[in-house]
Amino acid sequence: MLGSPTHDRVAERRKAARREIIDAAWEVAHQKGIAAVTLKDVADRVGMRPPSLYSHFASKNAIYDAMFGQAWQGCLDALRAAADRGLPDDPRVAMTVMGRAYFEYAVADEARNQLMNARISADFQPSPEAYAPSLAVWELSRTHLAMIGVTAEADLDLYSAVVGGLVDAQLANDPGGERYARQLERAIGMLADHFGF
Amino acid sequence: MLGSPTHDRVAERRKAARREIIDAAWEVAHQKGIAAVTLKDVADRVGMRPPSLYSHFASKNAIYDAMFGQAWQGCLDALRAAADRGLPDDPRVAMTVMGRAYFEYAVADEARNQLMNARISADFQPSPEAYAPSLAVWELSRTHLAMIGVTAEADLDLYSAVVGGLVDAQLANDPGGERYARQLERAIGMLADHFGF
DNA sequence: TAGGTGAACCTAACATGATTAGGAGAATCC
DNA sequence: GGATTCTCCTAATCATGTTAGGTTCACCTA
Repeated sequence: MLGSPTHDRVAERRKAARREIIDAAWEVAHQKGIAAVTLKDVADRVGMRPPSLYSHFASKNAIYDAMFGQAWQGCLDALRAAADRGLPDDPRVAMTVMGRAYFEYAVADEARNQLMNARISADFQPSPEAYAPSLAVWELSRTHLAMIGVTAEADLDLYSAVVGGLVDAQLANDPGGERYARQLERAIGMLADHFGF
Repeated sequence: MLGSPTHDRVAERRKAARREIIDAAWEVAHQKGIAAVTLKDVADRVGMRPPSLYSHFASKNAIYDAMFGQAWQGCLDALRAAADRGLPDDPRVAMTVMGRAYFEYAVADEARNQLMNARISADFQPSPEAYAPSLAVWELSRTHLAMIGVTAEADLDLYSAVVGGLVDAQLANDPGGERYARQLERAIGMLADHFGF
């Protein structure tokens, strides 16, 4: 039975329903902010009643969890795409490319960024599965920095905190603007000097 | 009548009640997290029923608002205290003192920090009055940086974003630890180099 | 000092939002 | 074709913020 054509069809329908719910939740998040998403909003958009969502997700936080995983997976994809486009030989430029890829992904969608930092509700904690791509982003950053000779854990800490701080500042103080994009370039230049290349 | 001894007594009682409520809210925030504070929790602690809190605050967000103002006022006081202790002549050291004062205040209390960044609920927006000390902190930073020759707005942006990023990283990745305190020193050293002293 | 006034608290009720219980109808399996 | 399962439904529950309306008591005023 499992693996049968019918089972496949059922599984596909389930998957499609989950995806539809998640997409609806993103829409609401973009319109009203991630923390203001309500099961009624989501249910309305997919043509269901709120309790029916529980046929597809164990709870509201389970929906957040799926979104969280998607958000970080997208970030991972963006970083990989940037790297695949070819990291320049000059370590300064390579660091700029990486930093900018993260910054731009994070800054492009405030709701998504709040979700990625789990700034949603008091009780939301991402599951290990959803958390995996987030760890992968960290690992990828570690790898890329190592490729240009930065291997100390403390250096990765510093780099991440600086880039993260600029993302937050951009979203908090100049949402939709460009004010901190220039500061990002400067910051990465500083880090490059500090790391000695 | 207004300004009479009786009126004073009444006003004092009102003020005391407000303070008691705010203190209770801080207790709850420290125990359960700022976003999990409930009017019932607060009311229980001050020996009231939840609706009675509305005799002293217009809404739950009004309580948050008062807490927000307190938190930033405390930050302002901490920065002033650090400056009054005497900012060193060496601009590098002066910048370190300022940065460390902010970092330590912010990192000392996670609930308070979340509040200061208004990462509470979807609809909380601080009132102008509560926001004033936050602006004063920004102004004070501007003044201090100017005293050591850093006057460009972009430089203040960069400095604030970096320090803020380290605070967030500390609270997110090593709450209660020391991991990012060292990175703060390094970061300020980098900024000093970059600013050219 | 008795009556009026307002402040501060109460209980009851309401609105919203997450969640659970339990059932109906259709798709799927044997 | 009948049993089973899946998916959705309605109804109800619980938590929380908030409003309505009443009671008590301190305090002012005549």
